[in-house]
Amino acid sequence: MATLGELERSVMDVLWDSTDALTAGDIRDDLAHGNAAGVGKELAVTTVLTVLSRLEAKNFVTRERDSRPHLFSASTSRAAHMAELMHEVLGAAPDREAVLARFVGQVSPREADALRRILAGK
Amino acid sequence: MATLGELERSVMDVLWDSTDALTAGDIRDDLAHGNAAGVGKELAVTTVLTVLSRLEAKNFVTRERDSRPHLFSASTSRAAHMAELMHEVLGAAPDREAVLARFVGQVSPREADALRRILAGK
DNA sequence: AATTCCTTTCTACACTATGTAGAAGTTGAT
DNA sequence: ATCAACTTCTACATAGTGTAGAAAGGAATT
Repeated sequence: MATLGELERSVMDVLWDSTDALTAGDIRDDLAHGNAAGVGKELAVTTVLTVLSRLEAKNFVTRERDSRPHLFSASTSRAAHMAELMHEVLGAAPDREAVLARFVGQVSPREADALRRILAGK
Repeated sequence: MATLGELERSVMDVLWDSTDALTAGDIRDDLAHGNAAGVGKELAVTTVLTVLSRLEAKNFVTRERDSRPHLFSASTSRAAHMAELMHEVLGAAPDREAVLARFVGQVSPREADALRRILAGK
């Protein structure tokens, strides 16, 4: 999968944190004033649109062209994306089980429990 | 953690696949003829040395300066590195458990068993 | 129909990381 | 002191990303 730059990532965060589709302007404002990671970025709308186009090309974002200010939304949930990234890392290892062992070894007890629960219902 | 380019990654693979420390020349040869991922790369030794320096700066590689052709080895095991990468991804998510759920959901039955085993002995 | 305003697309440039390697410098051996 | 091997320095090309103005498109309004 393609990797994301910092601004691209911030934009995705805004989209992931929003239930509904957003315009470039909405995103611009969120990046400027929103509580999220993009704290304090004063960007031109064209900048946001450029980034959105790139994200669209990378299939991270879906664009509704029929709405007049185009509406953008994440094509995948954050959780799905993150999980895929993790699988990508894992897939690059010849010794997958060793990696899993290390990975689980460093997980907090709370999360170890979560994992057990998840694995039980499967 | 810093991210690795393709050649950097190939060099790390050579080091990870080797039990003992290697010289730049060794690595160069492995990349050229070795079975690993670097298939068929005909590189100048200086190129390999540059990459090794960069990897050293990123703390991926340890250099023994007292040996005359310097000896290089991976500072971390591949499994540890991969596990750390996975934790890094996970750490960037606000909804960690959701990510874990997705992740485990896409794991093969064989690996699910491995996970259960690992979690049991913990 | 022409104008205007909003929106999108095109074009452009700077900066960084990475791949790549020759030139220059260093050092141990003869 | 010289030579050969090795390392470090310097340099350039390419690609990805951040950034945004200029140009173009389209819809409402006069």
